[in-house]
Amino acid sequence: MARRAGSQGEKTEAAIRDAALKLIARCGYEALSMRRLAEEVGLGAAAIYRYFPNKQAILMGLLERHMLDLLTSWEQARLPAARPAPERLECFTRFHIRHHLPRAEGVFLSYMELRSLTPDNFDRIEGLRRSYESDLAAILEAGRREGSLAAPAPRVTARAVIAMLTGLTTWYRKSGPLTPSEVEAIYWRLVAGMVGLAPQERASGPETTSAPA
Amino acid sequence: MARRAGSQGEKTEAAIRDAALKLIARCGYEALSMRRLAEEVGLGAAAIYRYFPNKQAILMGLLERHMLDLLTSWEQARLPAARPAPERLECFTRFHIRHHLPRAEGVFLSYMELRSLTPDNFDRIEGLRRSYESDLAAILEAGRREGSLAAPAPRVTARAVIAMLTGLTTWYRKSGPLTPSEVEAIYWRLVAGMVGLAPQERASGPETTSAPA
Amino acid sequence: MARRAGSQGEKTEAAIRDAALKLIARCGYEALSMRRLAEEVGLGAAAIYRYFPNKQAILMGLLERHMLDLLTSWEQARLPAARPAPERLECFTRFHIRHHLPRAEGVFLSYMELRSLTPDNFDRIEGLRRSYESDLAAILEAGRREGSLAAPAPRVTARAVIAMLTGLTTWYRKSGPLTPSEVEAIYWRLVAGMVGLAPQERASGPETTSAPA
Amino acid sequence: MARRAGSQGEKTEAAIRDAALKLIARCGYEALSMRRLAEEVGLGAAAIYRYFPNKQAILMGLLERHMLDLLTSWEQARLPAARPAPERLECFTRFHIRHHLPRAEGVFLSYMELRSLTPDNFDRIEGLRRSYESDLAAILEAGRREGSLAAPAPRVTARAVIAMLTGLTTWYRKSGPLTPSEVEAIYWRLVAGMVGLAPQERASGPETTSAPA
DNA sequence: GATGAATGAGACTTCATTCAT
DNA sequence: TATGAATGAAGTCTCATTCAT
Repeated sequence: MARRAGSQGEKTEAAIRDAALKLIARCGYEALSMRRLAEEVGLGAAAIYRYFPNKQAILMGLLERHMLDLLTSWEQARLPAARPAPERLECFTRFHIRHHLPRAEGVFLSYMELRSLTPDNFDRIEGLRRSYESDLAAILEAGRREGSLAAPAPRVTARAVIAMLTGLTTWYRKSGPLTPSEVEAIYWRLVAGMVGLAPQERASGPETTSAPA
Repeated sequence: MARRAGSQGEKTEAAIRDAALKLIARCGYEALSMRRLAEEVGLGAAAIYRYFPNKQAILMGLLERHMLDLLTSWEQARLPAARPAPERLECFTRFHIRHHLPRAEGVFLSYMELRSLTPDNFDRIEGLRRSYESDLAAILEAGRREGSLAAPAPRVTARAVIAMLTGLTTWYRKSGPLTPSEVEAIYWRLVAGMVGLAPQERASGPETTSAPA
Repeated sequence: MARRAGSQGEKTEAAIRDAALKLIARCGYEALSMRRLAEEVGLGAAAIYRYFPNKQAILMGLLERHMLDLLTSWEQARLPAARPAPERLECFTRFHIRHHLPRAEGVFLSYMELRSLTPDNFDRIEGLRRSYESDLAAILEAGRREGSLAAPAPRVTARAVIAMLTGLTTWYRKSGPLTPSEVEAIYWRLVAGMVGLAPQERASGPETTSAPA
Repeated sequence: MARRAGSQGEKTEAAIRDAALKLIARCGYEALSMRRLAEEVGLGAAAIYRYFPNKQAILMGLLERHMLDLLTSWEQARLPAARPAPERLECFTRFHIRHHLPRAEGVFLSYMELRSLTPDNFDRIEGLRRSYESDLAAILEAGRREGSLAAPAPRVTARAVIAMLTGLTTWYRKSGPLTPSEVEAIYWRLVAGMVGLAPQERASGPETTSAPA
């Protein structure tokens, strides 16, 4: 064979993806030129087309990976439906933060560049997103049936929670004053309050700490 | 002899602004071409340059107006610092929703197109935004001092609240099942929960209704 | 108004068309670059797009004009169906040569660049061409019915005649030894022979001369 | 150890040539990409450069072969100069058709892609073509001297005959209503007429049939 | 107050070609 | 014998912008 299978090429493809994520997050899909992207990877612009058929495919690849990654991880992290809704909600909250915090660029893309997608691609990503959102809504609805959660209008609350949690990635910096685990605690307290959980019900596991300013 | 001063020209300028807001919201600043914009207004592309020196100025004008409009309105709507924090928080919440709901496009721009701004312009807008955010943080801090609100980490909570409220414009449709006033009630309940207000403390004014699903 | 109506713009459009005809004839549609074309007209490449939406439209415009021009002229030159077929055939022959000789480049394009057309465009041009060919076939068939012409397989002969006459533009040069009118005479003699007209029947009008080598 | 010398490689080279002929005929030299060609043969693009130094060489190879093939076959088929000109002309006509009919793609290339040749290459091919044309002209001139043929302006007639005969490949389809032998008969009748051969003089050999419509 | 004509830069993309393996 | 990776040039086309009218 010509070269160690998959060695060089796959590395290049990954490098392109990484650079694209960084650059699109920084300046936007439309504003990113293929030449600029190639330069970041240390290639001629033409080389990119060995790995992606066009610019849109790069964006779509990024967003699709982001969503599939999210759904896969959530599948493994979620608590079974038999568990009490408050526990499931806390699990969701902490998972969401833990998953998103180190993926700020991907999150950003997922919100900002949806409109740069082809209609077909948009529908696909939108479907994935909705499926995630529905999982949260289902927890809130279960809690309401059990009488353990008092979320007003579960679907609305679900969106509100996700918007709030995701907004986190907009400003959180690892170098700031808060550790991820402190952030997790703060946000869980906020979410708990939103669904009517009394303070003492919120305590759980060792991660819950009193939040500093 | 000429037309009534300011008559024709100002109308055209407003038309450009309106069209720009609509089109940038729909497809993004980078993706909007001056020719497309001009066409929407029924002008030749060159005519726009009578009203704006360049494309960036259009965007900046839109964002600046949006923020100044927000700050001005808030100045008039806010309760004096002497009033109890929970009331001031409710006032903020309801104001924010009431102000943003009919301005979905402007809100969208303010979040999505910050990165399309020149550094100078970005700083100016960012400053305005921060000033608004600080007002909310100040209320939460006051509540904490008073002992009337239990927001964890006020600055964090302020951001969380704003992210949540603003996210509303992403999905809310006037034609949907919820009236603006119902939405206001739901979100106020959520915010109240976040800062530890007990259910009975939340009731206020005639707009508070029990939320439908 | 801004400028004398239609003055500058139309002149430019015509110049583009002329240059395109010349250059495509010389080096082929695929091999012609928009930049090269623009340069020939003394414009920047972008200016061309004010007049033609894309490269294909330039080619199509050229071919369509060529065919419509041909059909219009033929409509005026043709003899009425009541006249004897030999006369009508001679009319066709002389018309074809007279029309094509000064349009060598257009003829060339019409034969060589059909394959560069979009399927839609191809169909349209092909239809026009077939209509012209059919007129000749109709003359040959009329002659066969009358007994005045003995063309074997009229449709085949029609194609053969047209191929022969059109081939003329490939090599004929005004600066060569033959005048157009001599060429006309020679080709008419050839065509007459093809359909079995005896030498004495061929004489007609003052243009028929004995051809030099 | 390696394969039987000349085995694999020659087959591949022939495959490339075949594919090139087909594809260039279909879409043109400029429009054919090396990658597309390689794909048709089932190779990587780089592999072609083992067999041809560059794209131009492929085209030149095709055209040169076509012409040499024609000249060689003609050398064998031609009648000696001692034979009467009408017989030699019929021989030429029938040979030309018989040779070209099954080589429509090569003929097409020879006419359409001359302009894609390098000047050097063009001159060489043009020379070969002229040599073939001259053979026909020589026959016509001999006939004129003998008094057996009355072609007006032999060189002109030679070109006219060749254009007419070659045009055949443009529309003839094996699946159509005419057999090659019928086509041959029709065209020979046409050529005979062009040079003033009376009907009874044209009959010759078993292939001459009366032509169907 | 507005436009038609034009431009130079730069967008995405494809091409023929090379070279190490 | 063939390929995978890469490149530099060039392709078509769009863009924000200018300026005489």
